Amino acid sequence: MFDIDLEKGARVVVAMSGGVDSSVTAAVLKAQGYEVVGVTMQLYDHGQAVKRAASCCAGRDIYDARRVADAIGIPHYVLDYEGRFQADVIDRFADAYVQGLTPIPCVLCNQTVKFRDLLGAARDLGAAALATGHYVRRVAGGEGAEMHRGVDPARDQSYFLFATTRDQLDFLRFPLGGMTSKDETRAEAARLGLPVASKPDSQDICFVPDGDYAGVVARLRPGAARPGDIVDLDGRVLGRHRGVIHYTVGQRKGLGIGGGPPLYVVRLDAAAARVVVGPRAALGRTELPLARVNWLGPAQAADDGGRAAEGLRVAVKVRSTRPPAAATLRLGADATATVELDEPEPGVAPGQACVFYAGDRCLGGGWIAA
RNA sequence: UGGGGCGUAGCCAAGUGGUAAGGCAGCGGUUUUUGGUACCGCCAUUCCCAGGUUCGAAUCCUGGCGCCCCAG
Repeated sequence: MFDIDLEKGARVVVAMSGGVDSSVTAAVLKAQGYEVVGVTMQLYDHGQAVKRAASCCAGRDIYDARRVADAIGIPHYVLDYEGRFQADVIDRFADAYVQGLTPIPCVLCNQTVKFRDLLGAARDLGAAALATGHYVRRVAGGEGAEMHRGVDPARDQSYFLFATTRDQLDFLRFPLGGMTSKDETRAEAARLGLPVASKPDSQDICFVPDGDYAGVVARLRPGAARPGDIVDLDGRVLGRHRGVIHYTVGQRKGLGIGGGPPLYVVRLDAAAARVVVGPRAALGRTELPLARVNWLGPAQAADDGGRAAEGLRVAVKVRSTRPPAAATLRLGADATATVELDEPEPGVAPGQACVFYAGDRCLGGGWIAA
């Protein structure tokens, strides 16, 4: 348990968010005899993000990380990545919504600030690895490190890490990938005497703690929330909306249209400021065009089946909490791909990720382009 | 201003003498390290208005008012 396949005594940087998972990560590695250095990224100023932080705030999380570091006896540094986080995560998040897409800020953050900038800083610190509290497993394979799902399928976070490059994966370690439940992690935290053992799970988008993501977008992109028509599949106007940034494909609540069967957002047309709605049956999709695909599977497989007409038989997740669904993957040029699902999946939103699996192994994934 | 129909919550709608179904929307909660979905709970002391009949009316009668259709 917690084995990270590194020589004892090696220097390991742990990304500490102040939460339970990363705190346990740091503590167990320290206990195993690694030279652990705790690093916390300062990403945003909650004083601006929310007027009145009710339960959590960045300052509080940084303070918690510091307390844990002190408790387990490791050095702890806070790195100011506010500017990068703003540009690489928050701004892109806002732009995506304005375009009628549904972004995944957590993936953007992993791709940029966490696994590019923080990982680079870890290398600069002379570390042999960067460890995080993600629930995924790094498994040594013939072609280098492989990414596998966390043991607990309910906690598996591979969906959010599909864009991790082989190079990054090589340097990363995920000691909690073998945990069978969050309770087990909490028990471990308690056993280690960590002050955050019973801290509530974080949820929602970290820089939108009050849950009003549309408010953040509206603040960042004033005037972008153009009101428009809500239309059915035939173009009939059923009502008005306050702007496409308030909706995502598959969404039911918030349309305000009663009288008939429930309606769901089927498509967003940002250019025309239209929200297209239809019955639940209209949500099912089987053909998904992907862009910016990151392939983490066997190199040969990509060539053999991935680029051939018959394609590769894989399982895919279109959302992190959904069970993998059978599909055929065909890789194209310029990091594009097409996924053909055996059965229609509801609520497939452009801007979200489609992640590939072969059993427990994550083969990478791509961004849903349309 | 001849004939017919209708008026129940924001919307659709059941209920034709026995003390207001259901669906949609909305609100609240649970689930969820993205947006959602799903699930659970709440949501008309009152049935266009005013009289009347009745032990008892949304349901019957009378008179208004408002819509709709046909005929002009």
